[in-house]
Formats: sequence, structure tokens, C-alpha cells
Amino acid sequence: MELRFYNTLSRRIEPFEPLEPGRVRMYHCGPTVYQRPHIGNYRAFLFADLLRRVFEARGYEVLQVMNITDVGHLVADADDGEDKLQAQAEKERIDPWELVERVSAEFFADLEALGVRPAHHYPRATQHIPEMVELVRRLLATGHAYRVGDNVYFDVHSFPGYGRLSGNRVEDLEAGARLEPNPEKRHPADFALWKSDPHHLMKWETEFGPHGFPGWHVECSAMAMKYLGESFDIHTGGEDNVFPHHECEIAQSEGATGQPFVRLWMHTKFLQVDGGKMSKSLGNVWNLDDLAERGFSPLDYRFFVLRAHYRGSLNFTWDALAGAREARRALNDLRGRLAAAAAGAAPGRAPVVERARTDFAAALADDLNTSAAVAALFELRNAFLRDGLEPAGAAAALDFLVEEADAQLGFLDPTAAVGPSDEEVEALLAERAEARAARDFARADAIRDRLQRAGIVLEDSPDGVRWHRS
RNA sequence: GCCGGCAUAGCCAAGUGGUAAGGCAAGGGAUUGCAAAUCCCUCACCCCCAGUUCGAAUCUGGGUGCCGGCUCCA
Repeated sequence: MELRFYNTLSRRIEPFEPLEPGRVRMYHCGPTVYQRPHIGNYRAFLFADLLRRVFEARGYEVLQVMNITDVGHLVADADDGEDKLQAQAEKERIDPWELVERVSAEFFADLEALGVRPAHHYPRATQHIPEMVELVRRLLATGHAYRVGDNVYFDVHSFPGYGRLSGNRVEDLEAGARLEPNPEKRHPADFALWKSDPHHLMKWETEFGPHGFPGWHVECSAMAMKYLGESFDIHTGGEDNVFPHHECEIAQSEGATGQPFVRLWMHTKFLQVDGGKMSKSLGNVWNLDDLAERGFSPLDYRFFVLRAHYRGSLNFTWDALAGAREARRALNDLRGRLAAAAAGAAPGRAPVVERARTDFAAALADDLNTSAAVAALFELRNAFLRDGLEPAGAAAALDFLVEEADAQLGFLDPTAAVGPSDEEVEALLAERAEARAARDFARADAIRDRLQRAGIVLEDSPDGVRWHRS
């Protein structure tokens, strides 16, 4: 099944072809670690993980890089030296480096809880100052950059492709600029590659001056090229990154190397909350702890995100999250039921399983239509619950659910490491049956509760008790 | 002001020319010692207006609303 993805650059869905057969190299814009990422941030990171898993499921060797921005970008692209990281550090009266460590740890803990497979590299901006300086030097050499005192700017007029990704025109940018014009720049749309400010806490002495720090686009270009090469396959980020960030990255990278930077640009739509934008003033900027307080696991959130298409709007409400939790529970339950029905049989052929497999793969191949992919899982669940499956068919369904569906979507709960053996369960069930026959319901219910806590789901039916592991 | 996207049931969300996937919630019924789970049944003409077409949720034009970019932001 051929993979097809929407490319922001071409504004169309195109077949995917890696630069090197069988190998995918991709870069994801990661967090700025000045405060714990919220659920909106994780929509983009979960998307990156989905992409990686989809490639791996198809046998690609994936090289994945996500940057950690640990140096402040300017609050405004002006001359005042304050940045978010520094501002937050000052607010908390701690060292910026300490803030970076704390938030990074929170970020990685969140990723793990969300079931995100670790990227191969998480480069930090501050550890790549030499690479950034080198990039700036190359841009000066190729005539794409100019120096004013200790500052260096990129000259957008020197790069004819500037605006191609975002659809902006340099002339319109000038007209719409709300910033105070920076008299140092030749054109208002020119952007800083290297800035200098003696008051900055995070600063480096370089050939451009004693108190410099990188402009806010160079890090991604420098680090992406270091780990992935001057040309690579995919670059992702939130829709807000399209302009100016990614537009500037293209200009910088291609201006320096003369090579195409990235083939495929993919962007996720912002998460909305209660039908509008998430904002601190509305008090709806939630993080994973806020979800946990209301009884939702990180995987519930992961599944909530995966039920929608990454390019479509997704509206977060507590009701919607509850719906996702319930749906996820049903699929976890399906795994247990299939395991019980398979009874150790070897996987065989079953039409409903084949159909689910085909529909699921086709949905993901079609620009990652996870919504339709999940629907295929429920079709399988409904068919199984309604008509049942022979052990071989159930085994095939289980194999598909775990090894294909969950391998790519990653929403199933980890299976219990230990639990009662089948014999123990059967013994307890026999004991419960005796108690029920004697109308000792207190004792019967106690056994039921005990089994439930051990992850055993009982089903009383007219034909007797059936059970499966959750 | 300039660019771009979206608008589907109570909630979340697929579908982009041939007559509305899936999930949650809800209601009715079956089953049950109670409960849970499960089974059967019910539940949308797709924001508004005007067009194109044999036929539109799907195309065009105009509204309205929300979101993004032009300014740190996934």
C-alpha cells in the first residue's frame, strides 16, 4: 500500500518517496523548555510518533530527530533582549539552566507516559552553538546574510524562494508588519541569524562579538543538517511554525548549501478547547496532570488525538475525552476477549480480519487517516461480538490488533505482567458458582470483585459464566 | 488591513459529485440475585443564501462563525 501525504509545500497529497530507498530521515520541531508542555503541544509530538510508527510498521529504517530549544528566542524580533526562557527563569528566581533541566525532565516523562517512542536524537540548541555559527558564516560567505555591528541578518531578497512555503509575499509582509521597523535591517522581513546583547543571561562569545546568541530559526537548520544531512525527507511542526519559522529555515538552509533542504513538510492543526483557542486567561491550558486529576490516563489522551485527522481541527472537551476513554476501554476489552477466544490457537484466515487489516492499512496510507483506521477496528469488534470467531480467526484478529493496529497507534494498555493463572481463575469461578447456588451473594460478589481487581472480566450469561483478561 | 484553513447528530469525528463511516452519550427491549459486560432496535438530509449539475455534505459565488499566519507559541 503506497503511502501518500499532504505536503504543505505543494499544497497537495503526494506519494511518498524517500531520498534513500527503505530509509526515512525526519526532523520535528520540539518544545521550548520554559514551561511544561500542555496537551496542545503534545498533539504535534504524538503526530510525529505516529509517522515514525507507520514507517516502521512498513519496514522503513527511520532516523528521527527532535530538537529541544533551551535558549531563549526573543520575545519580539526587536532589540530588547528579553526572551521567554529568561523571563520565566527570572519570574521563578532561578537560573535559566536550572529551568531548562526541570522542564526537559517533565517533557521526557510526559512522552514516556504517552507511549511515544524515543527519537534517535534530541539535540539541544545550546550544545550546537559552533554549528550555528558555522551556518551563519556560510550565509555571510554566500551573500545571503549581512552584518550590522555584532548582529547578523538574513537578506530575504537574496533568496527568491522566500514565501513559497507559507504563500506570503515579501511585499505583503512589509505592508502588514506590526513591528516597529528595525533600522538595522535592509528590509522589515529580514530576520536575525545572530543577535548580541550584553544583558542576556545565555550568551556566547564568538567571532560576531562577545555577547551573542542565536536568532530563533538557525538552531533547527543547523541541528537538522548535522544529524540528517543537508537534504532529508520530512520536517514537521505545528501549523504556527509554517511562517515564519519554517519559511526561514528553508531560506537559511538552502541559501547556505544550495541543496533542497526538505522534501515533505507536514503540519498539525492546533488543538482547540471548548470550541476556541486555548489560553491562559481562559484557564484551559491543560497538562497531563490536569487530565490525571480528572481520572484520564495519558493513553486516553493519545487515543483522543488519534481519533481525529492530524490536519483537521480537533476540539478538546472533557466530554469528548470521556468518549475517547470509553472507546479505548472497549478496544482493550476486545484484546482480552480475542485472547480468550483464540485459546492459544495459531492464527488462520478469517474474512472479517482480512477486511479490517486492509481497511486499516488503507486508511493510514491515505495521509494518516487515523479516524477511519480506528473505525476499522470497531468494525472488527462489532463483527466479532456479533458473530464470534473460530480460535484461528480470533488469533488472527488478536495478532492484527496488537501487532499492526497497536504497533502503529499505540493506545492499548500494557498487559498485566502477572495475574492469576487460568486454573486459579477457574477455581475461583467454581467457588463463586457454589456461593451463588447457595444464594450467598455477599461471598459471590466478593470473589467477583477480587477477580475484577486482578484484571479478569466476568460475563454472566444464560449459558454460564464466561471470562477474559482485560 | 493582507494571506490561509475549517464549519457534518447532545458530544467527538470520517466522508470531497451519486444519495451520510466509527465512537461516546441517550432511549426501548433481551439477559441478570444485583451489577457489569454483551446482544437486538432507535437516533443527522451535512452553518445560512444563491448558483452549476440528471444528481452536491462534497463544485462556484456571497454571508455568518471559529481557527492559524503577518508577533513568542505545537
